[in-house]
Amino acid sequence: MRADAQRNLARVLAAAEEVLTRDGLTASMRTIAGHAGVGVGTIYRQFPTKEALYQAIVMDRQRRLAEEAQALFTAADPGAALFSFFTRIVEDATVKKVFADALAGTGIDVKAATAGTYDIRGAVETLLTRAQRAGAVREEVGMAELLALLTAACLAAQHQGWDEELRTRTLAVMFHGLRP
Amino acid sequence: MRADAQRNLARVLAAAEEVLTRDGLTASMRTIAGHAGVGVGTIYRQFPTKEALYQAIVMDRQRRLAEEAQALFTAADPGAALFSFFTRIVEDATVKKVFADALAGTGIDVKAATAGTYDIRGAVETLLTRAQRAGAVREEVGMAELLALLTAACLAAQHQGWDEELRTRTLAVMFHGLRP
Amino acid sequence: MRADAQRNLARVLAAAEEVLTRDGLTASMRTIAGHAGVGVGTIYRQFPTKEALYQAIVMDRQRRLAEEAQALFTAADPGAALFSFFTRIVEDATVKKVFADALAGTGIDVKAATAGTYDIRGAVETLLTRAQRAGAVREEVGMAELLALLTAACLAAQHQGWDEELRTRTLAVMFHGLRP
Amino acid sequence: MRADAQRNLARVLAAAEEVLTRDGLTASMRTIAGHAGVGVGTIYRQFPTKEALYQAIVMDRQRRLAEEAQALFTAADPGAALFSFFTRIVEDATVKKVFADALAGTGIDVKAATAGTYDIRGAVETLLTRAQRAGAVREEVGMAELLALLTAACLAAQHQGWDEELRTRTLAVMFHGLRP
DNA sequence: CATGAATGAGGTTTCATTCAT
DNA sequence: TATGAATGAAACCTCATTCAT
Repeated sequence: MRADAQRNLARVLAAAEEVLTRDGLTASMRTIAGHAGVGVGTIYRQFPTKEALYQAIVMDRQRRLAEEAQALFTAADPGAALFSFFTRIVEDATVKKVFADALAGTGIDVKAATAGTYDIRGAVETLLTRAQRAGAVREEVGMAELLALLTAACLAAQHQGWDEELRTRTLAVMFHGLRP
Repeated sequence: MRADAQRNLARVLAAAEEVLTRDGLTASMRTIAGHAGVGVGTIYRQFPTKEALYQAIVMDRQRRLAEEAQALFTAADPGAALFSFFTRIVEDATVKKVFADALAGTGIDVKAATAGTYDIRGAVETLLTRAQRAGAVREEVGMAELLALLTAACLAAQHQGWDEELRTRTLAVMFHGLRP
Repeated sequence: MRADAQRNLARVLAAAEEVLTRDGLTASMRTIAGHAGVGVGTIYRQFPTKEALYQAIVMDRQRRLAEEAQALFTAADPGAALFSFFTRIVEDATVKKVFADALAGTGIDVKAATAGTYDIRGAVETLLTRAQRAGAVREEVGMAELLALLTAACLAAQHQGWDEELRTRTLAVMFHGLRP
Repeated sequence: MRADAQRNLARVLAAAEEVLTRDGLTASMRTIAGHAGVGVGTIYRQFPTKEALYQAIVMDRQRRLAEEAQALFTAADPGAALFSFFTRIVEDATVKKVFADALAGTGIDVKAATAGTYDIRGAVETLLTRAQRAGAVREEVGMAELLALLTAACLAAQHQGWDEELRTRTLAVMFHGLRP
C-alpha cells in the first residue's frame, strides 16, 4: 500500500472512530470525511459502504478487547480477572456510542462481519469457566446471562452517561449477583 | 376540545404507540398518520414536532407504569413487590422498541419533557425503601444503581430480543445481587 | 384530486416531456423540477421513481398516437393511411428523444408498464392488414419487419436530426420496399 | 513511442472495444482499465477524455469497415456488393453496443472526431454508384437516404436485438425499396 | 512513464415540516 | 378544523478526472 494511502486510511479510521463514537450511526459520511480532512470518495475507496466502515471500527475495537482478555487468562485471581474485564468493556462503552450501538445492533447487522474473527464471546467464556472453577462465580451462571448482563451494562452506561461512581456501584450489584 | 378533535387525539396516540413500538424512531410521520387514518397535518396540530409526539407516547407509558407501581405499594411481600415491578417493566421493554429507544435516547432527548411529570422514580424509591425495611434488599443499595440496572435490563432486553428464559435467568442474577 | 395538485401534475408532466424529450434519460430530476417550478419532492409524490415518470411520459405519447391511429382505421385509402401513420410517428421521434429512447429501451424497461395499455402495435397491425387487403402493401410483409422498420426510422431520425427532406426521401425508399 | 507504451495502447484499445461493446457508454473507466490490466492513468495518458477513447474505438471500427468496402469495389455483381456491405455493417451493429450508441450519439458527439478520417461514406458512395450503373439500384436514390437507412438499421438491430431472421426480412424490404 | 488514490460535484431518493385548500 | 400536497435539505453513493508516488 502506498504511503499516502496508508496515512489517509489511518486518518479515516481515526476520524470515523471519533465521530461514530460521539454521534453513533446517525453521523453522516460527509461529517466523517470532513473530520478526516479527505473527500467522501476516499472513504468509499477503502470501505464500499457506510456499514463496512462501521464494521471496521467495531472489529478493531473487538480485536483490542480480545487481546486484553487474553492477557487475563493467566491471572492469579480468576474472579478478579473476569470482573476486571467486564468492567473494562463497560468503561469503554460509557464514552463510545459505536460499541453500544454495535452491541445493540441498531440499524446495522454487525454480527455477520465480526463473527468468529475476534472472539470476545470465547474470551469471556474462558474467563467465566476459570472463575467458576476457582469458586468465585456460582456454578449455575451461564454464558447467556453473563453476556446479557454485559450488553445491558454497556448500553445503559453509554446512554445514561454513567459516571465512575455509578458504574462502580451498579457493577458491584451485578458482581454480587454472580458470586456464591 | 371538540369531540372529533378528542377522538382524533386518541387515534393518533394509539397509532403512534403501535407504529413506534414496532419500528422505533425510524417510523415516518406518514406511516403513523396512515395507521391513525388521519392526515399528517392532524398530528402536527396536536404535537408541534415528531419529538413531541414521541414524548407523549413515552409519558403515557410512564403514567401507566406509575399506576401499576402504586398498586404494589401495599403488597404483603415488599421484596416480591419490587422484583415484580422490575420484571414487569423489563417484560414490556422486550417488545416495545420505543421505550428502549427512549431510555437509550436514540436521536431524541426525552428527559426534558418527561422529567417529574409521572414519578416512576418516586414509585421505585418507595418500593425499594419498603423492600429494604423488610430486609429483602441490602441496605447499601441506592436508587441510582437500582435505576441503572433497570435501564440496562430494558435496553438489552429490547435490543437483543431476550426470550422468557433469558430474561428470567438474567434478572435472577440481578435480584441475587440486590439481596443480602 | 385537489386543484393545486392537478395543476402541478400538469406542470410536472409538461416539464418532464420537454426536458426528457430534449435530453433523454440523462436529464436529472432536479432539472425537471426546476423547469416545472416545483421541488423535487413534488415529482416524487406523483411518481415514485424516475423510471415511473419516464413511463408516464411515454404512455401518454402512446395514448395520443393510438388515438390518431384509430381515426385512420376508416380512411378511404388504406395504403395512404398506413404510410401516413408511419410518417407521423417518425416526425414525432425526430424531435423527441424520449420516444427514441423508449423504443430503444435505453436504461429503462418501458415495455412492462406500457404493454397492453395503449396498443400501438395493434393499431399498426390493423392498418397493415387493411393496406394489404387493398393491395397497397405486399402480402409477404409481416408485422415484425414493419415494426422493425418503424423503430429504425424513429431512432435514426431522432439521433441524426433528419430534416423534412431527408425524412421524406428515406421513408419513400421504405414505402417503395413495402409496395408490390 | 516506446515499446511498452505501444503494447499498452493496444491492450487499452482491445479492452475498451470489448467492454464498451458489451456495456455501451455506461461502462466506467475503471472497468475498462481493469480489463486492460493497466491503471486508469495509463488510459488518460493516451486519451485525454473518456470521449476521446470512445471515439478512437469507433474510428478503429470505421477503418476496418472501410477496408472491407474497398475489397468489394471490384466485385463481379455491384448490386450484391452494396447489399452485402450493408448487411455486413448491420450484422456487426447487432452485437456491438458501442457502434449503435455511437450512431445514436448517446451522450457523446462522435461526429467531430470521426468525420473524414476513414471514409465510410466515400466507400458506400462508390458501391452505390457502381450498383446504380449496373442497374441494380434506382437512379434517384441518393447517398443521404442510403446512409440514413443504414444508420436506422444499425440502431434498431442493436437496440431490439434483431435475430437473423428479422434482420434478413427487414433488410429485404429495404433492398426491395432500393431496387428499380 | 505507469499507477491508482483522491477528489467532489452530481445522481436519486426520503422525510420532517409547512401551508394552501 | 382536517387534509395531504409541496418543499428542499440532506442522506448515501458513483465516477470522470487529476496528480502524488
